[in-house]
Amino acid sequence: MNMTKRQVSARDVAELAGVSRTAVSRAFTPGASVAKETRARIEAAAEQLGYQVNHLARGLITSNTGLVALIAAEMNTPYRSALLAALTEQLQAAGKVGLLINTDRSDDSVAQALRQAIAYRTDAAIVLSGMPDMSLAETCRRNGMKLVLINRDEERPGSLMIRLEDANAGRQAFAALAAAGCRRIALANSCAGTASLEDRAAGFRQAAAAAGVAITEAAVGPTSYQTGLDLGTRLLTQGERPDGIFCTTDLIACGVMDAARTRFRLEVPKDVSVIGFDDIEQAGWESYSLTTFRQPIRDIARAALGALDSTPGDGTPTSVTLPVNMIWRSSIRR
Amino acid sequence: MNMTKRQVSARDVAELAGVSRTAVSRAFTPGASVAKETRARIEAAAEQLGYQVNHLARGLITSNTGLVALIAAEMNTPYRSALLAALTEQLQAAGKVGLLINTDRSDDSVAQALRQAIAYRTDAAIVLSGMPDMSLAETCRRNGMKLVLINRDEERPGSLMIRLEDANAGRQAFAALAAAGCRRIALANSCAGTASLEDRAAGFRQAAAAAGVAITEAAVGPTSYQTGLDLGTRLLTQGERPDGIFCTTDLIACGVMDAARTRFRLEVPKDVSVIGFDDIEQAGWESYSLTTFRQPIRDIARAALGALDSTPGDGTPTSVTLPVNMIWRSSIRR
DNA sequence: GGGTGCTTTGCACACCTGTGCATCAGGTTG
DNA sequence: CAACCTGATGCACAGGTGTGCAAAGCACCC
Repeated sequence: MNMTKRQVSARDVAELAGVSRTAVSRAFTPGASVAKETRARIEAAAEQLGYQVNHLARGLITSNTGLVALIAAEMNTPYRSALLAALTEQLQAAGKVGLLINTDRSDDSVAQALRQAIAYRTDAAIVLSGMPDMSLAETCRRNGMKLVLINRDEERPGSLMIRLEDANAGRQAFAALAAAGCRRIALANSCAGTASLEDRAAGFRQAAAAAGVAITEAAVGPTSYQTGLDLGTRLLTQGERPDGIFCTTDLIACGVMDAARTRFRLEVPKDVSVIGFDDIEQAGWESYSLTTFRQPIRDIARAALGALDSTPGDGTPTSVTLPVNMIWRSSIRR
Repeated sequence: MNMTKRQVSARDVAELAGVSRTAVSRAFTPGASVAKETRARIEAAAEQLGYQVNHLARGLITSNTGLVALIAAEMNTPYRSALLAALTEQLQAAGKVGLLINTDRSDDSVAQALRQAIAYRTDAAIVLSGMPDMSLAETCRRNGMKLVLINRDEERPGSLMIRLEDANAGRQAFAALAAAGCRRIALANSCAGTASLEDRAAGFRQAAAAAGVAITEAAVGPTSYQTGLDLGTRLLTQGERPDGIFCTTDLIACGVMDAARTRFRLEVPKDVSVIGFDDIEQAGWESYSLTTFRQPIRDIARAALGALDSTPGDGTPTSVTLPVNMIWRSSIRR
């Protein structure tokens, strides 16, 4: 049962190459002083034995594990999975690797996830969903773990927060619908209450108020396609049927469009114009061809990565706000 | 610069609780012998300091890190991201955590990914994309790392391979199209050449041959929506326009349907019936309502997890084949 | 030849934990 | 009272690595 599955270690390589273990360690440490010929012999021995430096032991010494926790819920959602793909790609390009922690199970599990991250002495944690307690954020800081929050609402001292110009996009969305000649304008939102969703809605409302236009609002359920179906059904059943709808998410927009077409025999954009947010891949599919706002996913990932190398407290920003670009397709008259 | 970011360790907890470090270790090891009152004092101290057992150091001793590498390319694809979500959820339920390795960059990067996994002394590696060299698989085995291959083509000694009844599904697809009264039946595939795709196509061809029916085939590009658009355009431009198409993937099916509707003004299923494979979320969206085969994602994850706890060589199966269920929607006449 | 500087190498320690072994207190049985 | 057992506790070692320090080798220059 207790089968001795000894891993191949630096000592084995040292014996085979006829050098000390220290030399092996130096051969795999960039910038260390090793004779060229010695390094060659060591590398040959390592290759022959299939040796890989044990990052766990290395992390024990340097307190720099190269691990970064990625904390996310609903990670099979198009937007989340695209962000995860960008993050892992850039992490690996920087020589690090992501520890993927799924927080779908319970609400408390963000705390659980951060504890896991601390247990593995992660260099940093990138939070895509949920919100850590203030005390837990402090615990992270005390353990030398950096914290990056993407689209969260509150700041945490000593952590980087990445946000988008959500309110601005909301204003642009209203302007676009108004310019398209829409008379009865509606806002479709989920009940998730995330900061980014609320800001988009707030910007939209603000622009409408500034233009002196009354809008219809509806909000139900989580942020999903099904919610979009429900919202579309509810909004389009009303007496004064909307002819322009801003959806705070592309998933919702797809649901709204399908409800309009399947259940009310309406055409987009002839009968109703729709605008979304995220620019998920399906927004570009020909069935939807959705006008939307593109999240700068690569820039988000880059900003998150940038926070990892900076030493905290030396004037690094505590918050970054990135712009979003409107992508014109054919779900709105122009 | 070299700020002394000492982590809080078991020694600190021991000092605060007034016990030896060994006692702290025992308090966090299930089944160890600790007095009830001592354990309470230790847990209080740990709570106060925000202490978490260092899994890296623990893994160094027990050679059981609790890390499992998840190796995937194109992880923002609906099917892949759903599988990743299921895998991480079940991993965490089993007290482990996934190390997500993205292999989009280059073809060689599966090898690179496995090296990373070895570097972190992963308990196992689950490969969703690409194929490891035979020699590298051997290296994994030598380092005591289990290997699980999902939908790969070749077996590797000492590793578990999880497959689906792809050929069977292909046969069912042909039968369904024939039963729907389709006369000109086509097969739309990508050029990826993955084993599972080829098996689906082979089963389809075999059933057609058995029925004495000639079919049209087309295959281009990678496995994507865009490829589906191209395939649909190509197939439907032909003189003998198909009225029934089996697509080896839902993404391709969505593209084919959009090509049929947008570019040829055809209706599905009146003018052309379409069958897909995977049952991605979009297949259930009302714009598509795609009849397809559901991958048993949770069962796949469960099978993969089951291989992690078994000691290798004690009669555990080297290959598992799971059934797929046809999901009837309205993209095919019935 | 002596002094100086540079490169290479090895020893020993540190990082944080699990665990075998020995010790010890305390209770039970004869 | 002696013998014995049980449960709790601590010592010391092991696991694989990075790195400061000292030593050694070597070239160079005056």
